[in-house]
Amino acid sequence: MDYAARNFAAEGYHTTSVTSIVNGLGVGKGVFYWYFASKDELLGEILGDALRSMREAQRDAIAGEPDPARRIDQGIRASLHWLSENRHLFVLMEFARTEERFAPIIRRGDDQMVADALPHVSAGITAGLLRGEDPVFLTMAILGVSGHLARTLVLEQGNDADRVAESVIAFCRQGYLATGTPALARRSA
Amino acid sequence: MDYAARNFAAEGYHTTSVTSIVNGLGVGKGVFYWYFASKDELLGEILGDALRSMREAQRDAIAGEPDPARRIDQGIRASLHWLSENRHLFVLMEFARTEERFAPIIRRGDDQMVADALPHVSAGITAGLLRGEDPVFLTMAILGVSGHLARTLVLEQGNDADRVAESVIAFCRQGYLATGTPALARRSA
Amino acid sequence: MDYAARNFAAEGYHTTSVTSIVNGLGVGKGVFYWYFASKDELLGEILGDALRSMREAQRDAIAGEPDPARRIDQGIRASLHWLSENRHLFVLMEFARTEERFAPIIRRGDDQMVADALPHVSAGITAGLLRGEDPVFLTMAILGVSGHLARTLVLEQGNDADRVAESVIAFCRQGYLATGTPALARRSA
Amino acid sequence: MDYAARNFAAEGYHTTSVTSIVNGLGVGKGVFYWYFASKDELLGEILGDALRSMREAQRDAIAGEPDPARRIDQGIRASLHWLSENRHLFVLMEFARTEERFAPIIRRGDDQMVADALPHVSAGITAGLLRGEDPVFLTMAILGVSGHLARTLVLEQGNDADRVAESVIAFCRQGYLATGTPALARRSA
DNA sequence: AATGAATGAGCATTCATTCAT
DNA sequence: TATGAATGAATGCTCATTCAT
Repeated sequence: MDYAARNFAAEGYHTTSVTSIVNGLGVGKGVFYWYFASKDELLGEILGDALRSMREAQRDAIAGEPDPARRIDQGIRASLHWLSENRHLFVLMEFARTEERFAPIIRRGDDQMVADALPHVSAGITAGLLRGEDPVFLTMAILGVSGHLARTLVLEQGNDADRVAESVIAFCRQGYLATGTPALARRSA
Repeated sequence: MDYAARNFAAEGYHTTSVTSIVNGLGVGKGVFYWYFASKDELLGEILGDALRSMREAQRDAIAGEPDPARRIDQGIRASLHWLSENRHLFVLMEFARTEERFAPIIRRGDDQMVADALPHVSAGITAGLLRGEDPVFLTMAILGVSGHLARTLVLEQGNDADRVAESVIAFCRQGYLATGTPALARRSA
Repeated sequence: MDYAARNFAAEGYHTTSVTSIVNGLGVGKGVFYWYFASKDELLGEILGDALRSMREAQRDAIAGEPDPARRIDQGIRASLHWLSENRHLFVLMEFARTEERFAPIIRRGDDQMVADALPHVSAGITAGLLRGEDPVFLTMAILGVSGHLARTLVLEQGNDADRVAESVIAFCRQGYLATGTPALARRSA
Repeated sequence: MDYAARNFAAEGYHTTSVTSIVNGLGVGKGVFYWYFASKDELLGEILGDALRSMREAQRDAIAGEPDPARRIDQGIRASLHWLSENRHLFVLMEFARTEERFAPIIRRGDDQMVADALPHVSAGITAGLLRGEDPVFLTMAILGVSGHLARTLVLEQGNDADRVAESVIAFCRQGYLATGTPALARRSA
């Protein structure tokens, strides 16, 4: 699975044939179909494992942290870290999103991640630490910044994951406005 | 190109055959290869056009706005709007990222978008309106939130693009901390 | 279709690959799937044509013969003749009978043949020429002798079709009892 | 062998895999190849047994019957009965006929059956009971009617084997001509 | 005797691409 | 310009058979 995942990520799922996987592994083609019903199923299992692994990394990272805002920070750090260590799986997730037969797996994973992070955001709001608007939106926004910057700054440009994590945390906490600047009036009525 | 782009987005690039495209268009296969050297080249042109179109939408949106922070807001609104109107192209861009032969096109587009937005962020910093840290990072963070929330909230969950844009703007401006909350000390090891 | 039919008959349907057919014909593999949706469909069309051709041969043979008994004789002659000229198609029909996905085609053909011959048998009965028991049974019995002896005597042992036809006709007319022998009493009560 | 034979008949020989047989039997694949050198050999043994069993049924049926014509009748009854009780084996025989590697087994069986029945037909002719033409032809004709009507009327249409046997006997004895009708002159060119 | 993981040749089918018309 | 028949390499998958245990 690991070998296949890395090849799928490097060459593209459709571009990587079952033949090339088993050849690269030095095994017969039959053994592939002994363990997996189909190429699609293999990708499904890779994605399922990846999502599970990522979730566990986040869970472990925030365990024992009492401050909800800090729990969020730890979650961001854990995400960036996991993503940088498993860049091939991240690439695969992005691909899966684009094919209707795999997209549900990812959407379920997204929902799960939001559901995991939501209690902490909500707790932060209750504690008066976070802006009390839509907690679901807030959660998604945090995940969005983390994911995008993991891809561009860490995976594509090779920046250090921990460094980027701190910047992401700072951005999520304060936004881009200079401290002390009064929030500008909304544009719309 | 439009017909092909919509089919690629709906069925997947690899899943959509040249035959199905020309049949759907009621033309022969020869005419396809008269205009495009290959299926890959077609996708390349679709992506190039898409990137250009998105860039123009952003350029138009911020023209004539003197306030750099407001220019950023307008850019966010334009991005969300364009993405919601061209969801098939957005899906295609996400796919292109996952195959090494198309990824450079997208990476160039990403760079371009950062380059386009950077002057406004820098101007905002100079004017003392934005936090003076890394302007490139700030730009990428803004693009990341926009892109991710466009996909999840607008494309997948069908929320209104303008509504989401305002939330994105608010998040980018202020982050998630409750106003008045002093920034927590970094967690540093 | 003719080349494929002969190969299917000689080597067996499953044993003959699409590759071997197109290679034997000196064409590319794509051309096969341009004309036939699948290997199964090809066999279906071969069988349909064969059934149609056989039926026509019988129809032509009995046209213009006023005596119903003689029409039956002519039908037998035509069947034996067609079968001897199209032994490969006969073999294919026998095979088709043994696979559930092709069997319906043959069963329909059988029904059709019975339906074609039935009026003549019935007319013979009405005219007092044929034994008045079950006309459907009589029809099937005639077809059974013809088919079996075509296979064993003509196809397998190479006897002359016309000669065999005359013997089949004689058997069907009179049975095996010596002329003048009184019919033996039935065994059961 | 019985389980395999029934599956081969129901699903087709090529369509039934060795895996599905051993799984259905709850044994490992090794045990299959311990008892049979190959899948083909298994079918060969099934066919051999089937032919032997059918032959025995016929031999038993005619034992002790002094009248040669009645021996033939009993043989017909026994054939129909055996075929209706072993329809899966009959289907398998029909299939085997269509593949060159199995056909010899069936042809040998056919020859055997003719050889078994021939003495009785010959005896009938000698006794003046049967028409004195070609005894081999007469034998084959009888077998042909029996086999064909077993398949269509008994196996396919579900009629009672004993009932069909009586009709077959009647047809074989007298043919289709109404009793008393003078044999029509041959049509000869 | 028995297991079942492993093999790999072989199969039906697809599809980007070409080119005679 | 345009057609669509033709090509054939490549793909996902099957399955009879082997063999270490």
